[in-house]
Amino acid sequence: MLRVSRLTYYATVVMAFIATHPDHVHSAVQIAEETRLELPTVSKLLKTLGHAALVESFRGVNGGYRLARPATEISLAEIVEALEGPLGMTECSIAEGQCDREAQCGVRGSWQQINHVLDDALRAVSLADMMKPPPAKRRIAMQVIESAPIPAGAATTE
Amino acid sequence: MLRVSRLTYYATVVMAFIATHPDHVHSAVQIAEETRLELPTVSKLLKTLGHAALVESFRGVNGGYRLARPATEISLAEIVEALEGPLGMTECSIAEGQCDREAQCGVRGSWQQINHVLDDALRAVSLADMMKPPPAKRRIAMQVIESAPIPAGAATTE
DNA sequence: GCTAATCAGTACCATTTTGGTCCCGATTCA
DNA sequence: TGAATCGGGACCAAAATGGTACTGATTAGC
Repeated sequence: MLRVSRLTYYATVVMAFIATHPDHVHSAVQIAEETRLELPTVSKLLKTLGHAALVESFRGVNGGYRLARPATEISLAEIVEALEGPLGMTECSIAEGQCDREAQCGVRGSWQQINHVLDDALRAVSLADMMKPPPAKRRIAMQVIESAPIPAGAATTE
Repeated sequence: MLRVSRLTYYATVVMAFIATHPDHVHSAVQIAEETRLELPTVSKLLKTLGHAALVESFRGVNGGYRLARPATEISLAEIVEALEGPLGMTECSIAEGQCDREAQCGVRGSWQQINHVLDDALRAVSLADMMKPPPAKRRIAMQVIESAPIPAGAATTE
């Protein structure tokens, strides 16, 4: 677990598709067909993405959706936030006082640190990045990230 | 959203408490009282942590729990994995083929990249780190992590 | 050996979240 | 006017989550 919801993942797929033809207005039906997702689901997603001002919508015949901004200026973080609300790994920022050792134990602080790293990572990826095929170029980016200061025995997952 | 479950958060609190007296064996009752969590919940958590070999358990009178390893050698990633299973932001590594554009769109790759960053961050924090109060020292650690190569226009939050 | 303290395993339940569907009203173009 | 679209909800089933209870096994001490 510790994963993003399925709808959030779908949203990235939908956004990536829309971004392939930035000038075109795509209907929900078309997007559903092209992404192989269910129409009602796609429709719901697009409404949500519209609220977050990530896509523009046009009603009526020949209506549909279009990116509200260039793909380079839309981050993965924005898409996630549109679907899941503000980022935050724990609720402990809200529910203080349930453990009166808050002052001494650094649990909360550590979680906030994790929050921060994740937030940065999500903001660093743009929709344009998500459209690129995942060949050599991405490899490099990943390796740089992997060389980040991992103190202890950091078993490289994957 | 996009958060760790409440139980996982509790687990970090419990582990941090146990770590305050590494040589002592704490009963579940005692841990529940000290952390202000419900006994059945704590009990369940401890079993899970035991299965993951993060704590040692002792039965019978004067039984209880103790860290299985020094706090410096237990990472936050291990605690999270013990509670939530293997890390992974999306299911898309499993459900391939639902979008036949996988080859072209880099959505999957981007998510994997995020996975990796999060994984590294969780592995970089040890239980010992979580016990320290969150003052200046932590700041430094955070800066190191943040200076990781965030490629594009990574708006530094906060 | 008996008894009490403690953990182990498992089953269970209530609530919330999630994913998904449907319907109807509003808008726009032809 | 009518067809194509989006907008806004309501709604539902299934799954995850958090929490509880019960019963059995183990151990220390009397």
